[in-house]
Amino acid sequence: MDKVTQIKSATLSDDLTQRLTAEIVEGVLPLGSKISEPELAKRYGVSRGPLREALVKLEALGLITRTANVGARVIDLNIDDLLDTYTLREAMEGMAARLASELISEQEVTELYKLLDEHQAHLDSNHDEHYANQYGNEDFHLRIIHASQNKKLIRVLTQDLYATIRMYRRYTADSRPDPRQALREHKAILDAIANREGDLAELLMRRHISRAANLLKKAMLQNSISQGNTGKP
Amino acid sequence: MDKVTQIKSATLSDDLTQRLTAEIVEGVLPLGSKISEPELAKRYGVSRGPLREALVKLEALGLITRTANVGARVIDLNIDDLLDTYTLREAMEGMAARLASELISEQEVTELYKLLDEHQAHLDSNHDEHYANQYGNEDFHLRIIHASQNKKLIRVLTQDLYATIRMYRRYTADSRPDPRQALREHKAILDAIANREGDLAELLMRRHISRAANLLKKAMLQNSISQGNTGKP
DNA sequence: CCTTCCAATATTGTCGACAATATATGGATA
DNA sequence: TATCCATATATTGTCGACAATATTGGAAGG
Repeated sequence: MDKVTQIKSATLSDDLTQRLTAEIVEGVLPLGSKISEPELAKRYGVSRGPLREALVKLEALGLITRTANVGARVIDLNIDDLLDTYTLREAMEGMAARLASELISEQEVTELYKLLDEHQAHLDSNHDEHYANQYGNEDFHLRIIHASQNKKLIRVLTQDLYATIRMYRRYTADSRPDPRQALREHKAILDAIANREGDLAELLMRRHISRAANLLKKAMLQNSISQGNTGKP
Repeated sequence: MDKVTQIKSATLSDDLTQRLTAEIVEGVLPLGSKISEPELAKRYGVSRGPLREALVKLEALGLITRTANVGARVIDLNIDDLLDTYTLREAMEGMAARLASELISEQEVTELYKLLDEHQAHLDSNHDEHYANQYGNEDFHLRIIHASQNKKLIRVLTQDLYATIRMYRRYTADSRPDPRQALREHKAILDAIANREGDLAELLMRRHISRAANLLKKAMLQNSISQGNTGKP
């Protein structure tokens, strides 16, 4: 998306939150870099009031850290945080799969099978593995999460955790789970949900996420991610 | 605590966040009531700037809802939200118990046994059941949560969920889990953790929380809680 | 009597300026 | 040369005022 695209929202603060989230996830604002309020306000052509409100939101999202009288910094990624995040995902998405087993409608199940078929077709036809790597993965997980119908769980997962996860994705682009293996696991999870086997669905979802975490861990250890860019030399 | 007590903090916004959180949890600001920025600012003797930042934080904590150009309202409790919260707790604290089984030190285990002994003594000596009802319960859970050493999990549980849980406590003061039964369950959980039986610890913690949720559900159904006070007649 | 529309009022959103605090600069001293 | 301290600079925190949007109240019409 074009960086200058006008985002129409009810309030400047909301716009800024969206834009800044995007810039952090995309790496425009480097990891660990200092955030200057006057500079950002000038860049976006707004005053510091709404900007500061946006920063408070970003802090709540876990994308920046703020220190009183000192200022804000983009978070710095490290392996421990990544593993913590995935462990939490394991617990929450495992529960989501269990709840989905009880609550999902037959129609939703049908749609999910269709979704997985599309992913299969995409994998078979597309040889650009790098792109294929992530195609549809998040889709599937988000559907399961929403099928849980637990508002609190949906909120924490989609707002708090997934923002962080997308950040890490930038830095672990290569060496990610084999998409065919992931698809197999998705099918197994969906089978369990369709059969209303909550225990099994939870177990499989946990293993699926745990496996991904292990691979990401290896990738990060190799790429030596946490080379904190302080924004100043 | 005295309402006029001066809370010294680095920033007005942080003060306000703490104070407003307390007022909401304590019911000074009634459930579902409208929050007037000018009124609150006047009451606390601050300008609307830091107050608005505090409101953004409270929204992130799930204690208020905000609508653009309309304003903020204290959340309105209802059974569904309560059950959602407890289901999420089940998943997260279950995982916390599992992690604690792997990571807790022998010293911490000893301290926890001591804590439970104190609770036992307190129950035996104190006939004021209403007060005994909650004594030490949160202590135990918070210790397990911290023993998980998972920063993300700790943050979501202690900041987001527990604020909500404390709110509900006000409205379910009577008819809560039998404290002796709760203590027995705590002991069983701690035994599992001490024996490094992660699976069992997770299972027991889940059941413990699930049981509490069922009791709260009954209590709320009787008390018919969600009689939304709109703040204006 | 109820509904619809419009004006008056109040509340929220945004801005620019000032105060308080932290950081950077530079000189003096060991 | 390195360290410490004082001053100067820049950044963050707070405020009061203005603009934009919602809400309220009453008048007009059915």
